[in-house]
Amino acid sequence: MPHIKSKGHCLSCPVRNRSIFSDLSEDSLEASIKDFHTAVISYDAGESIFHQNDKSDESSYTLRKGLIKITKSLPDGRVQIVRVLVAGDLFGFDGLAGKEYNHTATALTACEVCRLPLPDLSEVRKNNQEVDSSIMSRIIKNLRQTEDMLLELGAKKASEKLASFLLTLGRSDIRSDLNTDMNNDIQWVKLPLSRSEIGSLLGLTIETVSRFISDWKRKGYIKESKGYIQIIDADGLKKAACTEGSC
Amino acid sequence: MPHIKSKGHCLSCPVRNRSIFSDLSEDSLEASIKDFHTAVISYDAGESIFHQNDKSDESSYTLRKGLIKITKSLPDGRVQIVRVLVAGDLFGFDGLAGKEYNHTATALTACEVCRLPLPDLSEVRKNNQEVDSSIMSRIIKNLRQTEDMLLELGAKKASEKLASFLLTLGRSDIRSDLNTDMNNDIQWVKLPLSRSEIGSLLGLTIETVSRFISDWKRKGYIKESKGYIQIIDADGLKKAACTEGSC
DNA sequence: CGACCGATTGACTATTTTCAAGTGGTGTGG
DNA sequence: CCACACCACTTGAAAATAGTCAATCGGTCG
Repeated sequence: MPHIKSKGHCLSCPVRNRSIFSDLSEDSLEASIKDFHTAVISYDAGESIFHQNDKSDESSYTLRKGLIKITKSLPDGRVQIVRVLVAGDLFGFDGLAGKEYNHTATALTACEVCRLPLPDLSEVRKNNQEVDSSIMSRIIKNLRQTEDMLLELGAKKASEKLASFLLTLGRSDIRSDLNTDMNNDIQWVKLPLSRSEIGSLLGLTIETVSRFISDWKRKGYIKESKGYIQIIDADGLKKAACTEGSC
Repeated sequence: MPHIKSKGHCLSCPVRNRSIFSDLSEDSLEASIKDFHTAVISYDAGESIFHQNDKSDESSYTLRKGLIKITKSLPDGRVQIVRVLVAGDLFGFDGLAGKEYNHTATALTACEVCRLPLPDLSEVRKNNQEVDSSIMSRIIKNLRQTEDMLLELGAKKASEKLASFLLTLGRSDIRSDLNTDMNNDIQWVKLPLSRSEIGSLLGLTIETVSRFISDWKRKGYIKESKGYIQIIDADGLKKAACTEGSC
């Protein structure tokens, strides 16, 4: 069960330098936060922070630790993963444009989030140019990334989707977000999703995902061990899977 | 070729009550706009306002008249339609979160847009709570709608995608946006997209789109005439195309 | 050890795309 | 006014792609 650990302490926050407040000096932060009604809440893997179509609780959230998947689903149970959140990401701001949440947020791993009431968010947005533009910029980046996924889902074949997903994982700027634990070996990237979840992200079945990955392992393009993956031959992967530079 | 018609006159703007300034009184609007550097620009059908990967011109745009499609494409030419804009919609705010446009905007019909420099937009956002929250709300609605499309593209079968597209067109709140011309017959909705564009929106080929539509015409679920479409039997359409209430 | 769960693999089926030919409407030039 | 080209759309047949169903593997945990 989720439980509230404490009121948040922004100055000592583990994601202070990746949050929407990263641009604030210690002084401005201290001044801004004194009226915040923050709460740090823990979730176990598999637990949901909120659900699609639930009434918004008028809070925004910042992910402090762990990974969260944002999903949408059809009445018959089919699920689409919309995006995966990493430490520092802002979410739950849906309430700024509608009464109900548009999607579900579920912990992929044990998580800690910091809840900030929307009125507090609006207040700090009014008072701090930097925070305001940081929030705006994050929301627009979410939009850009979602548009990119639209192209992935609508225009690409299964192998192309899967290859570009793996190649994205391999990008160094992503890796550090995923390998949150002891493992810092630069070659191996933690796979944040199960086969079935990868399918749900890319609009494929678990079998299709499994087949291509197995095939590419046999061909020596990638390696996998204990939930970690390594891209051995990015060019081979691209050539095999990506028509005309689609990845 | 696009050409600049005039400086915009917000007070007499045809989309005044649907724009980001709709909540402002005439007085506040007059006060706000006096320093705006607006320009009304016309485009013929098929012309583009800006292109994916182009450097942003640091402007936002409001669509005054006509329809615009927002698209993304792959290097090999495959195209995905991201959304269709109607009068009053704000676009081009990409520049708030990156140097390059993330997508292409192309006129589907003859269009008029009003260009507003981003610095002006930021200024009015700072000074007007209402405009600020209107902009924020629009951007988040764009995000919600794009997430919805992700579910459409990733989780649904061809017939389900197409049926929910047609049923959406049939919704009364959409119709008025499309039937901008003389035709006000409530039954018939103007189809804003060609078969090939519908395919590009839903991640299908033109043939697949054509086949299902022909089939549903034969079965009497829909009618079509001169670019207008009518949904005769929404229930039949749902039953035929939509597994377990997927539409 | 046995139950369970995620992943793999094979065989088969369904869906969608591809390729190709044809239709029908519209507009242009002779 | 007709012949023609052009374009969007339709239709059919074949091929490719991805999904379904089912059996099995391999690791983990009680």
